[in-house]
Amino acid sequence: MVKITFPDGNIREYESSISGLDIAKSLSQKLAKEALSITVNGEIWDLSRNITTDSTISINTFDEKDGKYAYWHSSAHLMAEAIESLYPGTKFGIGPSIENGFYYDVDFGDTKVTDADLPKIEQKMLELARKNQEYKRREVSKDEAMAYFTQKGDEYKLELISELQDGTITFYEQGEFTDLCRGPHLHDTSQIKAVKLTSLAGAYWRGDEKRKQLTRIYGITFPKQKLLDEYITFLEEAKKRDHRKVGKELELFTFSEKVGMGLPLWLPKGTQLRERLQAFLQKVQKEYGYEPVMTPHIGGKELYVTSGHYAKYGKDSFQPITTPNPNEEFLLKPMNCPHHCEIYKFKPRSYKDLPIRFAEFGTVYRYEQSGELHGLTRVRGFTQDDAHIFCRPDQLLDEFKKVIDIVLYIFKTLSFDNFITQISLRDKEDRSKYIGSDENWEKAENAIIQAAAEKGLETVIEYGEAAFYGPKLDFMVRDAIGRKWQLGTIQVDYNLPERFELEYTGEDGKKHRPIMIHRAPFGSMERFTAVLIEHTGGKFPLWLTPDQVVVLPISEKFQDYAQKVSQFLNKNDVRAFVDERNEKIGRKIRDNELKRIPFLLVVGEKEAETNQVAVRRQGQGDQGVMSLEDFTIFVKNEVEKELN
RNA sequence: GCCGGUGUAGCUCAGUUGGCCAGAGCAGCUGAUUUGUAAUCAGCUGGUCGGGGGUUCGAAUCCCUCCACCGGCUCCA
Repeated sequence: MVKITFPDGNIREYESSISGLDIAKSLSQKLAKEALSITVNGEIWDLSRNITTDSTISINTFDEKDGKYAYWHSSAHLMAEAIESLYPGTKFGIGPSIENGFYYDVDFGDTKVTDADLPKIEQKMLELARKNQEYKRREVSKDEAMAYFTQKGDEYKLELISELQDGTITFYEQGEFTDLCRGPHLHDTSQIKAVKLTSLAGAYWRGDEKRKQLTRIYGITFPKQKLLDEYITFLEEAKKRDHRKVGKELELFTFSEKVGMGLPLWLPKGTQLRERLQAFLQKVQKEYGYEPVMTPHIGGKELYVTSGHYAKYGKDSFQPITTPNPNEEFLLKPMNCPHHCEIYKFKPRSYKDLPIRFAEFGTVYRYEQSGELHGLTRVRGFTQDDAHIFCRPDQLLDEFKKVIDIVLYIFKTLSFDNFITQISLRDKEDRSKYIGSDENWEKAENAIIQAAAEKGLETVIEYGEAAFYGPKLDFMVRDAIGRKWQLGTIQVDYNLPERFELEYTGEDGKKHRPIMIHRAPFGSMERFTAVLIEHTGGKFPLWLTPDQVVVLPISEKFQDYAQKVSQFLNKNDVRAFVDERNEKIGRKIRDNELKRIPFLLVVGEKEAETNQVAVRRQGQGDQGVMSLEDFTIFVKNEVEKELN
């Protein structure tokens, strides 16, 4: 007998060696039909695999992450089977389940495959799925595994097998297709009802740009057509929030081929938005004891040789600027920190002066690879809301925690509640990518881990994501279609102070080395604005939006009153303007609603006579009539509430 | 940088297999209308069909090449 503990704590006994599917059947027919995988003691298993020891289990349907995992993984195999039958001789790399669907990296050899071929593969997948083929798990020896793929001529699978331990290798087979795979998989293909292959792209084998590029096909499948339709609708809705589209509609920013790719041009409305964001942060920083500084857009090459940036990024950057003097070279500033180090060195510093916090909205230029550019989220010229804190070792933890407070405050004010907090540490295997001593890295990494823990942050640790001079705490936010972007970042750095020979005189009269914290709560104004646009769909908070109120006169007769209303509002620090066009009121409402102006004031004869305004709130329709004074106070209160 | 796709007016898009001076809606301009809660009507302007080269009697359409953009990969101080 085996004791099975269910998620609700119930325990049932079964005859020994019972499969997940049988357990599901014992609970309900419906569950058995919908079950996709089973989690056994924290490990995801096939439903058909027998459980032989007492276990805690949960049965996963498509509603559970672990269910989707098996479902999409099996779908990847189904796609591979379809591809193999349509394109015999295709070699397969890896084909995992991902957050939304799955992909498979394949080598089609000399056959050229484009997205026009995807529907054909979809059809084949559905055809194969209808055969209700079972996914059969089989343990194989390493020799057997090697022999199979040698005969098949699939060098990718052979490479993967060569790295596995004998005795841990499993094959999965469904229909005509056999794959090296850890599993788990569905019981059979019958649950795969709706298929959409979404895109096709090149992907380097094992993520190594020096190796062969395979063809990656992305897809997603669902147990019901309706779910696929919903997913497609969701994607279409997400596209409407794309910051590149909204940025154009609301006239926030643009690009010009003549100016150069990845070099954004901020239009008047976008500039207003950005300046307001900057003013907001400046106010916060002032409260936290930051001092503004300014530095030029270029700096002598030696500055970056000293910092190590030149050695690390020099060849992939905008090339040095030369002058008539043959020995003189400048770099377009890729970072603000070296400049700030030089400001620190302006005069001798005492331990009493620390911490020193230099803040600058510093514009930097980086030669990002052309294929990497993306709207405002990845550009070649951008402005960091940068600051460098120079502090003593005993101040480090406290200073770091204060920066976390700033980031959290900003995210809260802008309603970014779905962010990921990531601790980015050194690569465990390859330390050659980093500068500085192990001892200092250790200290820096521990400081971040401790500060994050003391602040109660739920963090994920990523190895190999650190900057070359120090570890980071990164705040990541998703965009409209789920891509993750790093916004806020806080970094601990023992290395640049050393390279720039920064010092302060301690209580003991001796020279000591300060520690630097690099930090940018927004990250960059460009990327932050982009993510803000996608989160709000262009409906910015009232305090931030470029135009807060538009006054709509019913006809030209009431232009004068409309102007009076607008002037009154502006005098009282409410940003308003008049829609002076000779259009009907319906038209004016429609156009200004689409421009996401928070308040629309309709004014005609009645309002003009009584000094009132008919208020309409964006997306919420008519709100009734108010006196102009009351409305002004109301708007100001709303702004106050947002910024509390 | 690599793989795949796309590129027609300020914007959104027609223009199938090469064939009369390249079209529509919106925007813009002019005029009429003077409007009460999501598009008033009419007229006009606007395009070297991404750039360059080629094939052809003839190219937006076919070929080559470059550029930009889109989706990935790689990268991200």
